[in-house]
Order: sequence, then structure tokens, then C-alpha cells
Amino acid sequence: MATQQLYVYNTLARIKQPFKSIVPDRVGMYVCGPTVYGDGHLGHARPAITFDILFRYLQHIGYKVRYVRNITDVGHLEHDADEGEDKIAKKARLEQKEPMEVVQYYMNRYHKAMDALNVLPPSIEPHASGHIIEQIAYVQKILDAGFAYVSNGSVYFDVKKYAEKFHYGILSGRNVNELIDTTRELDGQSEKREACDFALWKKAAPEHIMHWPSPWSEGFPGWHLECSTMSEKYLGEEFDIHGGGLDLLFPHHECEIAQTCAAKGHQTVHYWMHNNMITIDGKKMGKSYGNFITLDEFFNGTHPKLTQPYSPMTIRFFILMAHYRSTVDFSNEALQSAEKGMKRMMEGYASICRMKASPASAETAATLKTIEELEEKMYEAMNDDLTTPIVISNLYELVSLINKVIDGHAKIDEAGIQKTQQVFKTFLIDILGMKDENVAGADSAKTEAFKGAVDLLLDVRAKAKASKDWATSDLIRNKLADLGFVVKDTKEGATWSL
RNA sequence: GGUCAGUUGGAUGAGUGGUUUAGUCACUGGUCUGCAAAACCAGCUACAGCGGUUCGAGUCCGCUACUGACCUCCA
Repeated sequence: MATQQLYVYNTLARIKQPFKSIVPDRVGMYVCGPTVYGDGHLGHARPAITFDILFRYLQHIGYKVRYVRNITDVGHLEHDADEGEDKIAKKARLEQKEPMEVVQYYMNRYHKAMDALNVLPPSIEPHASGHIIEQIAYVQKILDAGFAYVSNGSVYFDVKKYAEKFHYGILSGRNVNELIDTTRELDGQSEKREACDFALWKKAAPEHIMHWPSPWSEGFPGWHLECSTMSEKYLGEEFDIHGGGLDLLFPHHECEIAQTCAAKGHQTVHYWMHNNMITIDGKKMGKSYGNFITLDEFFNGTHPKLTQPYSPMTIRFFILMAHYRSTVDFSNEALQSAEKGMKRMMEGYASICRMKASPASAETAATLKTIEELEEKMYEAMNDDLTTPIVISNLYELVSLINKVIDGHAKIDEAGIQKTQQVFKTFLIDILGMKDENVAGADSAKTEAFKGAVDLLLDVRAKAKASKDWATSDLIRNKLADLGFVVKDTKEGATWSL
């Protein structure tokens, strides 16, 4: 049994609902992944981190989770370019590369960035291009059910007919009549019965590189089909959670629902979850606006808008400081604030070992109770639709408590220290997925020797200080500072960090 | 134009009717310290506007203003 009752905001119901999995103790979760035709930007980090938190938390409270996140490497049409041209193919032609070479290149870079952000890999990462056969079968099912028609080698979804039997707009709240009335000038419009019909299979233009044979034409699958197909293949006819960016709500997710209802006669997803956008200068950061900053540019500080580089953990912490359903505005000031705050947090965590246990007393019992109350509040925050800002807020309370103990303003016993360590690790490391970037991979014998050498220097400095030899003392500290070490004097001696 | 969301201090960002409206960053004063850094203590007169419901509204309802998202590829 799950140890906590999680509540999530279900876009379908527009309220928070208690989460109940279809199969006890198991969760099936599908999240729309990236289209790998360019470097990932800050906006891509949001859903990856948001659903990483959900993935981690579900596991923490006792679920076995199958997390599927797709790689879109085919199928997205571009309307500003030639008719029916595929995004991947277009990029490939520009760069004179094989389409799959482009896919591999950007996918590798995406994985590297996700790894840096400490985003856990999903259980399955299926490619759209690897499921063409399944997608063709899916189109056929919709055709057989009578909710699609063939036109000039392409297959379109018949929204008007679908709306007679099902509720088109159930997720996005759109009125189907208004959609039908809306006239838009899009490519391929003449082939459609209604402007709002969408492609299930698209006949490839002669210059189109990526295409596959099908009963209707040499072509490629439509925009929304891969998610319907692959979620069913790996998670079943019904599954628990479908996530993605809010900008995918319409038309992408609405069309997914339409496809599954048309093919299966019923919806397949129990909870739809959407993360909000990251903005820059008040506008959504996105490819179409050309105002995005890539993750690598953040890590290296190479974009003109950046006054300095920001580490992956700073980006992660910055994103977690806001609730996932709120927009979050990028600015150097906000990121610097996150960087400093994170540093304080990580130093607080590292300081746990510097607390000295006092004998158990009424005062230490009160301290322990405070820690347990903070833990309870953090579970409440997580259970309440993953309110990570509140979790962070409570972790700061814990940092403050640790510092008070070290400063002698509070007392803690051995049990309290153990509890602090456990609570901190559970929420900061396991659930929020933060890691100390400075000590990453620091376990070798060489590192031990290195640490010993620095400690030796500080011992020498301590002796100099004892004899009031400030010149030598400051020389050591300043030279170490030049090398990137921060030395802090405390009552129990000096500490250092890189 | 349609649909939906939002507007909280110097910045950011929680707050799902009820004693003091989280937390972080910045800033100010103090404690500690050889100095520095960190930490600790104390501050920093914020709920877009108007009206309504209520014993009580940041929170619920209505109107106004402004901003944004979606309606087209988008995380």
C-alpha cells in the first residue's frame, strides 16, 4: 500500500483529485518528450523536472512506476515551409545529414543535459519512428470505426462526425462548433472536409526524405498519433497519468483523446497533468518566439542575456522554487537568488555532521518534535499536488535549526541528529533530486589524499592563528581563495569548500 | 474575436474564508570574530481597482483595468 495519499490537479476535471492507481501499488505514467531537431532549452527542463519529481515521489511512497517518455523523431508538420515537410527531414537537408543522424545527435545532447539536471531516465523511451507499423494499424482502426476519411493519399480525422458521438473539447474546454466555423488558411486545407480535421497519415511530398509505405500512400504518421499508439503499447488500454506542457493541451492532447476514443470507444487516461510555461520578459520562452536560451548556454553562460553561467543544480532548484502549474519568469536576478539560496541549503545539509549531540532532555525532545512536524508539513506539501516551494521553505526551517544548534542556541540529542539526517536526505536528495555538485564523484583514494592535503594546510594555519601570526594565516587563506577554496572559521575550527 | 489562467513587499514566490499573509534573495541595524566569510538576533509600513456575500475575504461572487497562454509547430 502507498504510504501517503497524493492529490493531483487533473486537467480533465479541473480540480485536485485524490490519486488512485488502476492497479494497486503500480502506476503507469506517460509524458510527452522532446522533438529532437534542436538543442533543449530552459522550457524543456520544466516538464522533465516536474515529472521527475512525480516519478521520484510515487516511488518514494511505495508505488512501482513504469514511466514512458517518448522521443519524437518524425511526424511534425511545418506550416511556414513547404507543404507537409517534416521538421526532422528539413533540418537534415539543411545540414546534409541523414535524418536519423540528426535525431541521434540531438537525443544524445538531450540525455546529457537531463543527466546534468539529475533527471532520472524514464523506464521506456520509445521512438515514434520505431512504431510506424503500430501507428498504421491505429489509423486503420479509426478508419474502420468510421471516424476518418482518405483524401488524396492522406488520412484525416473527421472531427465533426466524432463530435456527434463524443465530446471533442472535453480536455481543453473548446467548443467544437466554433472550431468548425473558424476558417484558417493552412496547407492541405483543400483536402479536408473541415478546417479543424487533423492528419492521421500524411502523403509525403517528392522531396520528403522520411517516409514509409502504407495502405494509403508513401508517407508519414500525423502529429498526435505516436502518443496514442505508444502509450497503449507500453501502458495498456487504460493507464494512470499522462503529462506534458500546458501548450500541448490543445490541439495535441485533445486530439489524442479523440483518437483513442475513436479507436477504443473510451478514454484511456485517468489523470491529465500539465506543467506551466517558463517566460522571459513576460513572454513564453519557445521556439516559435525565438527567445529561448538553451540549457548548454545556461551551463556555460554563453547567451547574451546571461550575466554568468548557471549550474544544472541551480536551474533545477530555480524551477522547483515555483509550483509546476505557475508560470515562472526567467531573470538573472531570480537565478542568482536561486543559486545563493541553494548554496545555503546545501551547506546546511553538509553541516548536519557538525552538530553535537546533547543528553536527552525536555529541550532536545522539543527539537525532535519540531523536526517531525517539519517532516509532516513536507509530506503534506508533496501530497498537495507536488507543492515543492513549500517543501523547500520547510527545508530552510530545518537549515535554520541546524545552524542554531551549531551556534549553541538550541539543543539536539542523538535521535534528533539521526532524524534530521534522514528527513533532509529523503526530501532534498531523494524526492527533490538535488545533489551536491562539488562532491560529485569524489570517493577515490586521490580525492582522500587531496582532502588530507588541504586539511594539513588548515592545520598549519590554525597554528599560525594560535600564535597570532595573522600574516601567515591570511596568506594561506588568500592563496587558497585564489585557487577557488572558501575557508570559514568556526568555533570548532576552520571548514573549507570549493 | 473565442476559450482559459493570472495580477501578493525592492526582486522572486507560497498562501485551497479565521489569531502574527511562508520561505529565498537584496537591503538596514545588532551579536560573534584578529580580520574576512558564514551563522545567529531584529527590522524591511506588499494582497491591481471598485462593489457584494459573511461575524470575518488575499482567499468566495460580480464588474473594471492590465498581463499572459491556447485557438498554428511548440515543453
